[in-house]
Amino acid sequence: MSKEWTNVEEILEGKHTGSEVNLRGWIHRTRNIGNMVFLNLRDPTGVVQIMTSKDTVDNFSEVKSLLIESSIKVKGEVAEDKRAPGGYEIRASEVEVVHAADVYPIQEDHSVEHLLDNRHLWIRSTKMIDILSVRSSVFGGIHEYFRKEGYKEFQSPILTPLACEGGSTLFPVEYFDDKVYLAQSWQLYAEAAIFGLGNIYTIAPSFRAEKSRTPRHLTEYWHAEVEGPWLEFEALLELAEGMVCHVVEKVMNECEDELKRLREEDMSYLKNIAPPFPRITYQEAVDILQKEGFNTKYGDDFGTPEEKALTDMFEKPVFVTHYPKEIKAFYMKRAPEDDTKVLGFDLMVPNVGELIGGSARETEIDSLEARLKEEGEDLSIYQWFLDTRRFGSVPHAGFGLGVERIIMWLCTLDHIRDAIPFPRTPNRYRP
RNA sequence: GCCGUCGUAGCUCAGUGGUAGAGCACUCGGCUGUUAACCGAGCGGUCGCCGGUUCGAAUCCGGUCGACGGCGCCA
Repeated sequence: MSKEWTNVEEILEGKHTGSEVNLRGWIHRTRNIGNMVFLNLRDPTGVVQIMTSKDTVDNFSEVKSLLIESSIKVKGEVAEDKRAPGGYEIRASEVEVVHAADVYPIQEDHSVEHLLDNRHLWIRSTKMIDILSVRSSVFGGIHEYFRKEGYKEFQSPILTPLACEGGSTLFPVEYFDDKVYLAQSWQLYAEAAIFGLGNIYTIAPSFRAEKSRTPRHLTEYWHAEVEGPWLEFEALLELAEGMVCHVVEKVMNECEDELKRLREEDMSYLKNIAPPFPRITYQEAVDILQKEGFNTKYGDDFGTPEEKALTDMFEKPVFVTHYPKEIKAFYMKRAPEDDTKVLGFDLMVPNVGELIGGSARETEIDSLEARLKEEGEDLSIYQWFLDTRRFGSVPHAGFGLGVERIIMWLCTLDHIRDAIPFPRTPNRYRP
């Protein structure tokens, strides 16, 4: 007795023309011509026009009164018709009202603020459906790539006593009579786990309590991280490059239509993404910037204008390596040929800036302790971590990717909050 | 943390010292091929909040709260 349900996509592909189908979904828009009503029906696969008239459906007056976002089931014949948006329409014989919606708060005119206040409804919009479809594909692509490369998935705690990269950027959480923090990285736990598991990765939420007011920061974001024993710096770059290329390929396969809509048909940039990515050193980047007229000095970290200038010069993501150790984290390994620099890299892309940050890890315990003291950290809570340098320490490396940032880059979003369904920023944690 | 912009109808906005406006949404009426349908009517307000100047404040001044945008910090 179960009914066969057709989705909108198949109708727009012409698979059911001339036959009777059953559809279910939400009313995207209505046009009322008196004795005829046109409904645009949305389901997760698309939007199609439904034609109803007082002569063809019994409950015409009920249909006429429906407001947008009402949920309905429709039975009718599929017709090819140039007058219909998309070229096909359903000539309804039955319309069952599942739920007649209240007045919908989102209209044609809307501000950023209103859409964020009504985020739970805005995620029904075509744009958000497209982005969230890409997002699903990106997560799938990351898992797929690391598993294909033999990496195991490893989870670290979200509640942690560790500061990791400066205590002011952590969200404190009451832990009975103590205070712990929401994790801002998986890395330190991962460095302990590689001695047993070998190559590992994760995709997990990370939290930053920085009041960053930019289009590239969230306080809660999804962090894809990887760590491997014996992994050397050059192999680390290749791993990052391979992951980005795999994700691009996967998303182009699974979400071509979504990407075309989001990128306004400009697919040539993404089609060009293949190894190898250009690699420049920090020193070379400074030289390039100075030649471009920036008064960047050796030892300065790059700001937004510098990152934009650099990324716009390349057709692909660009690796910047060998930063001075002063502007990078305590755990990065110094370069063997020049110990004022670290074996660390940033992978930078247009519109976003830093997409991935990674490094070979410092293995010498004295150096780590010294750097932690400089940062004012309490060494006692790091003793377990320092054990990774006491019991069979090995060279190792890893990187971290901001998942929303790769989504922002792929979809050419102008703000990272649209890369996640319910964004958390310094000023906003509702809905 | 710093700098800037904006808070007026459910939504988007106009109104810069003298009785609070428009478009959309919604309700009612009309229309059998609409494409953000159209036409007519109706409904709709503590002008963010507190104080000050003034005969009179949405409008000028001070404060405050909120949102958004830019820089810094980062993934």
